[in-house]
Formats: sequence, structure tokens, C-alpha cells
Amino acid sequence: MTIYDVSEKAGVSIATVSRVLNGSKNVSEKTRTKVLDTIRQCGYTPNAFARGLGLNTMNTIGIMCADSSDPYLAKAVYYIERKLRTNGYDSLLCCTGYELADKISAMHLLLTKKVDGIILVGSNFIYEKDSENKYISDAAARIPVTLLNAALDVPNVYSIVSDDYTSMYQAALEMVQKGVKDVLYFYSSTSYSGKKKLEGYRTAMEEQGLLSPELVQYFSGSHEDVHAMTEQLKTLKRQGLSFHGVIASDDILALAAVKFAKEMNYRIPEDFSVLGYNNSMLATCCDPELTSIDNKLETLCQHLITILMGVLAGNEMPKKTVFSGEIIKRGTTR
Amino acid sequence: MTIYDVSEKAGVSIATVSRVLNGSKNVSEKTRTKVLDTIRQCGYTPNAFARGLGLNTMNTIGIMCADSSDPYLAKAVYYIERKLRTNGYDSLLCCTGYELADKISAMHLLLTKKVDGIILVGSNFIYEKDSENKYISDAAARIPVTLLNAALDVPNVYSIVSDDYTSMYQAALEMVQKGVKDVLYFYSSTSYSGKKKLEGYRTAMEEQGLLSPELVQYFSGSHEDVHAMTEQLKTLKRQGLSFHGVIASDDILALAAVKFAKEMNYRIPEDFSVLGYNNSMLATCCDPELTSIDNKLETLCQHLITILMGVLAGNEMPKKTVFSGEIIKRGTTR
DNA sequence: GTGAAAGCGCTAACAG
DNA sequence: CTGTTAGCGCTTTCAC
Repeated sequence: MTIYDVSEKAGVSIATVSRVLNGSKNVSEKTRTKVLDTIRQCGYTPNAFARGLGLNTMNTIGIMCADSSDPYLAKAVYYIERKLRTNGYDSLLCCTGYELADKISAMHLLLTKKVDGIILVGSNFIYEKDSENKYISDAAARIPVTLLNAALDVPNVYSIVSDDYTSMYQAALEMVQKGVKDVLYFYSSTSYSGKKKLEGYRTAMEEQGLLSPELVQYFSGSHEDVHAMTEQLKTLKRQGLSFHGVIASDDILALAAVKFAKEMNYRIPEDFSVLGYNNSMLATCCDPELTSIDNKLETLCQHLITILMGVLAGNEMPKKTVFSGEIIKRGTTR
Repeated sequence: MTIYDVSEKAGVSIATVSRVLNGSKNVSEKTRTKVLDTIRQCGYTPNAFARGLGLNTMNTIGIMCADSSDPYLAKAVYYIERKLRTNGYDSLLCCTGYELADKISAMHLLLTKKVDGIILVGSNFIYEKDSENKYISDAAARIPVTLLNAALDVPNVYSIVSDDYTSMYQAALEMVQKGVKDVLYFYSSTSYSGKKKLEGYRTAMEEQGLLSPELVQYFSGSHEDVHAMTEQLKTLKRQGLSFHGVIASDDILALAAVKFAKEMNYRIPEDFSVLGYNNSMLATCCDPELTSIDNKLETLCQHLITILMGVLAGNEMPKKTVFSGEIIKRGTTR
């Protein structure tokens, strides 16, 4: 069933069918209904490939995400996909993993498939060296690229971020002011946003004259391995490091800190404070429940889509948009 | 840059360029390298839309998932996307939500976009009435449809499931045999697999002469609302229902049961046992850690892809594939 | 308001 | 082994 069949049955030309299909103004009401009727009758659907070839777009956006099974990223992908679809775009998903080479080849794939834009979900797509971000600027030379939770100052790249620096700065400051001694920073990501968070902690501690290198601890294991996280804290303790609070770059690391505290028989939050990040489901799964920083993921996603749609419509859009986070107080902090 | 430009620069016909592009055998080594060189030189990439129009496929698979932010489904989507891509297929993701109407329109969309196959992730796509599954059989009349964690006996639909019935049967039996009195079944899904699980519990309890309607409790709130789940258990208790164990259809419900037990000052597992389902990250986040049923998600996904690829290659493939689950013992059961 | 016809860029059958 | 050519199904001028 093609546009030719329809045109024949309706007794009009294919141009007319095409016009009613695309809602053109220049069709008499009479022929419009006639065409619409026969379309309905034979259940005709336009061929998307042919349409794509003609218009040079199939209205799809490429979503790249290192690991969409990470609950935080999964949520982002979910919001983004839904909002894209309500805007008439489909989502081509690519879970790239964390290797640069795989990200590059996924990017190529998406470009090959002629998506109309690309969304990079998560800050791990931005690297230190400019040369390692070349795959992004190269892509942006062809189609708009939007970044969630990361920023890159390159033409045709649009960044939407939460102010992780300030959130962490305030969290650290607050914990210190409540009298928590030796606040340890526990993190697992050195991504763009990971760096901002760490910087926020560092600045706050430095201003208080409390910054100490051994209080900044990197966890290099699997994102899901709570045991290993807890184990690392226990080892630190065993080695004589003293700390009575943990600020984590992630709720799961925070959860590991809570586990650690329990095993040590510390009272939470009296003897030991914990603060997480993302305000994920894990925060309420924990006991006591986690104080956690909410970075307004849905809002970020909403704006990301708005900006991308604007760019695709040819409008001038802000290169960088920053939202504030919010500390959600629960049981693990005073 | 089109195939014409390349053919001109290389001094061959477009057919030859097309041949080297598609790895045809009938090209002399000399012209092949010549063409390949000029392709590299001018950085030519074939136009996917034109290719799609000619071949009537763009090698993409539609993935439908009610809620890809559900950690379990997110993981499935992740596995599936990665495996699809290594098989040369891209993934068009549709997060449909739980409304039938939305599922139907998402299905239409994917069909319109001419995907080569459809994967339904999660058992919530199958309904009681045949009429409500029509959207699936209709789609299957056009392209292969594969079901993860659900089964439907319809031509061109392929089902890959874990044996939830047996897993739950054994779990319930074991708990009873360990002497746990009044084992409550706590569930939140009436999907295909949800029913199987419940049936497993029911049969086991019935065989022991222990089945009682008020021990089967449905939770209708949000999938993430641990509070509400705990609250429901507390209400039951307050109303005089006695139970010393909970078998949950989901790790998060199980986690809520653990919270409940703690608030009641029950000792786990001495006074109170809990068993979850999915063996998700939540199981190790919990304290004590959850005993949970592992339904081998990655294995299921792997086989699903194998079967789909087989079908697309024109091979005869099994209509239904069943895997066994496994109880992973941790701290919440004796 | 409607139709004829020229692409869009590629694949594949056919001829040589 | 290589080239010619006819589609694939739709959009979009350009005439009428």
C-alpha cells in the first residue's frame, strides 16, 4: 500500500494525497475528506524511510548513556524519552559503557543513522583533555548536542547542569557547623559533575581550615558493590583514620557509609553523620533514611528537551543552564 | 557527498561503489582499494534513509518498556540494547507507562517507523482478555515480537520467561518448612509474571493447608514508595493480622517488610523472615541483607536476543523458553 | 485547488 | 568484474 494506491482509489494525484497527509492548506475540504476516507479504508501508513529520504530526517534523537542500568541515569533516560516522544521525536538509545573508544563509535553510529540531535546523559562523556572531547565537537558540527549534568563550551553544544559545586559546598559547611568532626568525602566518579562536587567539599573544608588529603577517599570498585564500599571504609578505620561523618558523591556510597557506621555500632546521627547525593529511591530504603541532595533531575530533563526542541526549531537558545540543588534532610544528619 | 560523487572521483560506476560498500565478492582487489581510498578521503558515509528505502529496513528494533526507570526493567533494557547493538541492530526505545492505550499507540509508532522487530520488556504488556492483547498479535502479524518475562501463544510471538511459579513455590515451601508461621504474600503487580508468582505461593500454602485470604496482600501504591508499603504492613498488624514472614513479589516490597520488622522490634530472621524477588541491588543495600530470588535476567536477555536474531535470519526458533530461578540466601531468612 | 514530474541516495537485476 | 538502469515511496516545485 503506497501513496499511489491511495491516490488511485481516491481519484486524485499523489501530490494531493501528500498534501492532506502533511496538512497542507491548499486542499479543498471536499477532496481532503475523500482522501482521508480512503486512507482510513485501506489502512494506509506512509513509508517512514521514503519520507526520511525526502525530508532528510526521521525525527529521531540519539540518546547516549554510559550505563542505563544505573538507577540515576535510568531515570534520566526515562524522563528524556517520554518528553521527546510528546514532542514528536523518537529515541535511539545507545548504552556506551565508560570507555572513550566505545563512546566514539556509538557517536559515529548515531551520526550514520542521521539522528536530528544527540543527548549525552551523564557527565562521564566529558574528559579532561580537549582532544578527548573532540568526538563531541565533531558531532556538534553536524547536529545539536545537549549535555545533561555536564558542560562543554563548544559551538552547538548545550549544557544543562545542576549546581553540584554549591550543593556540596553547603552540605559540607552545614555538617561542619553542626559540629561533625573529620568529615570524609567518599566518591566514585571523576566526571565533570564529580569534579564539581569534590571541589565544593574541598572549598568548604579549606575555608574552615579542615581540609586534609586522607579525608578525600576515592572508591574505584563497581557501582553496585556495596560490600566493597563498606569494606573500604572499614579498612580506613582500621588503618587509624578517624572520621565521624561521610559526604558521598552518590546515594549508594552513602548507604555503604551507613552500613559501616552500623557495623561500628555508631549511633546515627549522634556519633556519625552521612549525606548522599541524588535523593534516589535508596535514600528512603536506608535505615535511618538518608539525607541526600536532590538535583532536580526531572526539571533538568524538561529544560534539556525544551532547549533541544528550540534549537531544532531554529531558535536561539542558552548555551548553558544551571539549576540549584536542594538538601533533603532525613535521618542521617543532625 | 553521495555515492555518485564517490563513483566519479574513483572513476567507477555507482554500482561498484555500492558493491564495495556492501562487501560484495565481485570486485577486483584493485578497484576495491581504489574506491575505499576515495571514500576515506572524502569521508563519505552512506545515507541511511536511502539505504532503508531500498532495503526496506534500517536494522532497528523497537523496545517497549512500561517504565525504564524501574531498576529491574532498566537493567533489562540495558542488557538488551547492548546485545542488540553487537548484533548490528539499533534500539528505538519507548517508555509506555502502564496504560493499555499508551502501549497501543507506542506500538503503532514503532510499526510506523518500520522497526524490524519488537521487544516487550516486562510482563505488564500481557492482559487477561485476548482482546486486550490484540495489539500484540496485530504487530506480530507484521514483524516478530519477543516477550521478556511474559508469554503469549500467538504466531510470531516468542516468549522468554523465568519459572516464577516454581521459584515462588519453593520459596514458600522452604519458609514454611523452616517453621515460619503465617507467611504473608506481599505483591504489587498483577502482570503475567505477577500471577505466576502468586500462584506458586498459593499452591505451596494450599498443599500445606495454610492458605488464608488475608495473608495475600496487594499493594497498590507507587513502586517507589517504601513508606506506604511499610505503612500498609503496620496497618495490617494493627488490625490484628498475625504474620511472621513476608514473601514479596519484588525486592522493594521485601525491603519495606524489613523496615516494618525493625519498627516492630522483631529480630530478623529469628522472629521474622523476609524474602524478596529479583536479587537486585536493593538486596545488598538492606540490613540484614535480603534473601532474594534471582531470575537470571542477563541470561534471559541473552536468549531473547539470540532468538530474535534467529527469527530475523529466517530460522525456526522456539516459541517459548523457560529458565529456572534460584534462591539467593542472605540474612533475612533462616 | 490540483496534477505532472523531478528528485532524495541507494540497491539489485540485467547486460555485457 | 563492471556499468546501466529501474525502482524504493515520498515531497516539492512548477504549471495549469
